[in-house]
Amino acid sequence: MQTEIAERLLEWYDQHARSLPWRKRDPDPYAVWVSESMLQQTRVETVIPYYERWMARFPTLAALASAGEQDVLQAWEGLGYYSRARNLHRAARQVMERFAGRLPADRAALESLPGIGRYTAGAIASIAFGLDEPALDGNIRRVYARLFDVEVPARSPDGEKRLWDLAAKNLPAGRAGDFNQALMDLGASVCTPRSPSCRLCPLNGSCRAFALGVQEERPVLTARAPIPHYTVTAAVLHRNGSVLIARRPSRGLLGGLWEFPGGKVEAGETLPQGLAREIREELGADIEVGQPVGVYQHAFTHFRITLHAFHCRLAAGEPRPLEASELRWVTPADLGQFPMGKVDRRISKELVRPESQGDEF
DNA sequence: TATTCGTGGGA
DNA sequence: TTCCCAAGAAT
Repeated sequence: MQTEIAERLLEWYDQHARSLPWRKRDPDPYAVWVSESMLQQTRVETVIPYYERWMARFPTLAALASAGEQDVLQAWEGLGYYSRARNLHRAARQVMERFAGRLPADRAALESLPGIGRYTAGAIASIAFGLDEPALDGNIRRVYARLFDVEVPARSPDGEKRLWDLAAKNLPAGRAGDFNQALMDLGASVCTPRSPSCRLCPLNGSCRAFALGVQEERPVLTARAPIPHYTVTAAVLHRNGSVLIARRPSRGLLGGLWEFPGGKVEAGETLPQGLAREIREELGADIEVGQPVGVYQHAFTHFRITLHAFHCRLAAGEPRPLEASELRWVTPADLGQFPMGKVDRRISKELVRPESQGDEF
């Protein structure tokens, strides 16, 4: 049956649906999957240009599966949460093996793939395959917390269960994909986190929080942890017009991306304990720390850093050639080929500035 | 179950 | 400046 909420929301959606590149009459499941992966914790406006480039570069699931991981990470550079790209890539290869190259039209099967959790499985199932599956993202969570005045913290186990139950209970049969997307559009444009436009909301007559005047108090938030501050250094090691970069471990922070060698230090240190030793062991030469390139302050969601970058060079002598190593000598012109996080990309661009080239020291 | 994972934008 | 947080998932 169709609830009054669904009826009014779908009517609103017919008039106000945003036009987005991945929204089509007969959606390509792969395209929906790509968009949902990119949209995890990321705004629509940020995703659109990445989505367009991605679909031009990897037009099909098979094309993605046959691509190399470095190319995949390169296409993702700047979007953040890089495990999404690695999981998308891994999952594409699994789909080729396990599902004959076709994304399964089944919630549980979707959720068995890396990078597809409860939300994304519901979104793909409903949007791409027309199945009656609920989805609960940040927007929908907020809309339901207000509509039904959910007083428990939304991110608590109890709150999550209540909200998923609401998402399932209010789902209209037949148009679940439109309904889920309508809830997300409503949350993004009307039922916003702060100063919601309740006067324009098609559901204001059904909204308990609006009736009680507590829209801004819903959803109930939980306190967030204090943000640590780290001091980090990076070595810009020059030799014969090239610089040394290192590939980060494939898991964890910026996994699989390249960086200028360095890491966390105690305040006042120039290079991390161990880096000089690693360089010496890999290259057979001592590293000499020279002039600072710059100081970079960066605030991330969960931590802050102050990064000190230094021009460095090797002591006299011929360094060993690198083979099968996580280290590479790269010319400034080639640095763009290596996927990097924001901070290291910024440092790499400083290198190609005329006044920063050469081995001034 | 609580943490860990980026980046950019808005108030 | 500071805080929040945006189509979450993995561990």
